[in-house]
Amino acid sequence: MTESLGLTHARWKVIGAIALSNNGLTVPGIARVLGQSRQAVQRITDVMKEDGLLEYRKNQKHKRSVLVMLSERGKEVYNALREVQDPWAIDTTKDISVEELETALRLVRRLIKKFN
Amino acid sequence: MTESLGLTHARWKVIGAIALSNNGLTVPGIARVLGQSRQAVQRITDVMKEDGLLEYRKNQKHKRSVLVMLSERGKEVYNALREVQDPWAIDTTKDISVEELETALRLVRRLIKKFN
DNA sequence: AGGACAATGACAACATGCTGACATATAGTC
DNA sequence: GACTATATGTCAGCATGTTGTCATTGTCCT
Repeated sequence: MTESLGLTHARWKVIGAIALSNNGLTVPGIARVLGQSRQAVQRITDVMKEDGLLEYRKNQKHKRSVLVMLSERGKEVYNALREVQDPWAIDTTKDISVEELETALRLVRRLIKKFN
Repeated sequence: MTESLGLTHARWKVIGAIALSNNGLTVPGIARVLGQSRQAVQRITDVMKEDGLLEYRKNQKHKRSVLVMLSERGKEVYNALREVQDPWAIDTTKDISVEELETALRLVRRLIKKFN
């Protein structure tokens, strides 16, 4: 799915995290949302900025730690992938009961919580 | 858990796959079990053989594709990690109902099957 | 037997992720 | 305000994984 838009799964994760925030996220902020190291995120955001998917904006709260935002193109890509992914997700789960899905989701969340 | 035994998660996966087989597996066989590329597995088994965790045995079925087996030390490591991991798994899930665990497992298997 | 197709080994380029280390910036405490 | 602890940017080394390519080996069909 990501391939058709010139994305990789790692870049999609970053775009998704930013899209769900309102006013942009710092690099370590994205890392916390994704549960990974800030260094890995930094590497990817730098490249994505070069590729025109992201923009950096001055952060009032921190002299060096910028806010990462979606560029116009980034937003387009986000919406384009949603239009592929959402129908896929619906189709994939259409013959599975909602209770089953919710039970599994509850379980996973519970385990994640325990591991924190 | 793997760290205390000088393992990484990738090596643990390989050891686990071989341990569950009876007479060893070829490198592409391990890759099929793990659902990843044979090249990645080959790289790891070569290093693990150097480290004395694995042994290569002649394969009657194929002139070049050897059978990968656990060495004595590999078996020891496997058992040692099991002794850490099994209690951990039991403890982690002890306050979760069996039905919930089984529902989630069924769902995951069903999705995996669908994606094949 | 012969020829086509699939499986395997080997090598390379690349993307992703982790940890460690060090310098700088922020925040909290006295 | 000064001191300490935490957060952040940056660089480096390493482990893992993918895809592509090409030569070699096995399989299967005729």
